[in-house]
Amino acid sequence: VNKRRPYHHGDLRQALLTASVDLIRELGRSEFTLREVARRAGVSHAAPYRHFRDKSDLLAAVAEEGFERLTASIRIAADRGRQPFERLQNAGVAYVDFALKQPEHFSVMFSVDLRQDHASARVAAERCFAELVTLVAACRDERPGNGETTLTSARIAWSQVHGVAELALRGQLPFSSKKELRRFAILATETIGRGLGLNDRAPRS
Amino acid sequence: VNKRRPYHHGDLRQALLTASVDLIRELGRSEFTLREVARRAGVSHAAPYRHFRDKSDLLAAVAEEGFERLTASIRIAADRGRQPFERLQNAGVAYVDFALKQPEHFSVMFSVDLRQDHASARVAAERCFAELVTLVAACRDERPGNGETTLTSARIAWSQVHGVAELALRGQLPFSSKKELRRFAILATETIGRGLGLNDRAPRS
DNA sequence: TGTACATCAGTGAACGCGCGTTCACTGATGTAC
DNA sequence: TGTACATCAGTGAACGCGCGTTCACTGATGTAC
Repeated sequence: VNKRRPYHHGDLRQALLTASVDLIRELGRSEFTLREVARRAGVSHAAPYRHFRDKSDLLAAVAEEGFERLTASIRIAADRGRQPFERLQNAGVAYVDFALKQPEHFSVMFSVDLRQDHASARVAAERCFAELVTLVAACRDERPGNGETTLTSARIAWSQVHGVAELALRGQLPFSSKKELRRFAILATETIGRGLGLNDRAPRS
Repeated sequence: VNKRRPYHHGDLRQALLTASVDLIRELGRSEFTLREVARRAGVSHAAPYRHFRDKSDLLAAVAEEGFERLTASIRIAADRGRQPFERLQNAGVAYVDFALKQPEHFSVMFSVDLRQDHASARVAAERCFAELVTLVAACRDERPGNGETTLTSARIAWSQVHGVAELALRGQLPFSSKKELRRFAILATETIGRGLGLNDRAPRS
């Protein structure tokens, strides 16, 4: 603990977010307490109330930050691909990657009830999904697809990668290394792309 | 509260499980407390310790019960189908149905860390997955599949329905009625079946 | 059928604890003149 | 450049609370003889 820290912290808000993520990583969502977060940020337990209305407001901010990072990860991954489906698939794999690399963010993103009160977190989530829709739409510009609307196709694809991410996080998929899991994610996205008629590569049959 | 209840409860263990599920439904996982469960079962707060080692032991029992019910639901749904893929698809839709009808069980099933200590819950989870594998295997007996092993295909299919269930539970899928969601689940399972080459119906393309 | 006794399944008081939140406060910072 | 003052971002004590768990106990039940 740095004793020379001045009375005013500088960027306590961000420090609290970072500390929250660390805390959740170490102890899990259910052990998350405001007082411990404050302790870790080297600040009195009342200080967070300068920056967040209450505990759930802080968690909503963590979720919002998480969605922003996820959106960025997806975008970067997609941009590494050339063909539309390759771009979509990269995004899907990035989604799973994100869940495993930042499980603490991921679990908060989908556990806080964003629909009430915390509008900015909800907006961040919607922006993230919009990214996925764009990638699906690009695939369908090239191929006719299989009859589902773009939106429906996107939701099905999202469900697929979300399921892989969730099960992997809960240890329900028997992969010991991230590499193995990544390979599985590639298989799963390929499969769903084939099912949706979005995959521009030849089916393997 | 029935005041004529005798000193010995009769089946306090089951009553505690039921009360736990009710409590989680009403207040959510994070508000779950042993004392409130005991209160609802009409019993002193120390009584549960006659039946469960501690709080997490009770939750593990809830999870175990949940997996048993899910297995039963899947089996019954599958048996309503004739063709192998129809049976698999029914099971997948039943999985999503279960998550929405018993969200309290579902959330506990995948939140308790089953891998340590609570072996019987883990076994129940494995039995449930085995059911799915059997259904996938039956599809592959009739068709060659697309090159993935049965186990891998089953995991991909499981991820799909699990993702649908999770997103629906979190309110991330914009379906207002169970009927709409059910239709979506049917689409999603059809899609993944097509992708896996398990679907014995003609592709819609 | 009766009785002694072990065992089982509850009770209720007590423990120590940390939590979220509020409050009056104070030190630091920024700004108007 | 200096000063008065408003505002901001912290502090630390205090609040009321319910939690999980333990403990010595007691009432009910089952069984051996």
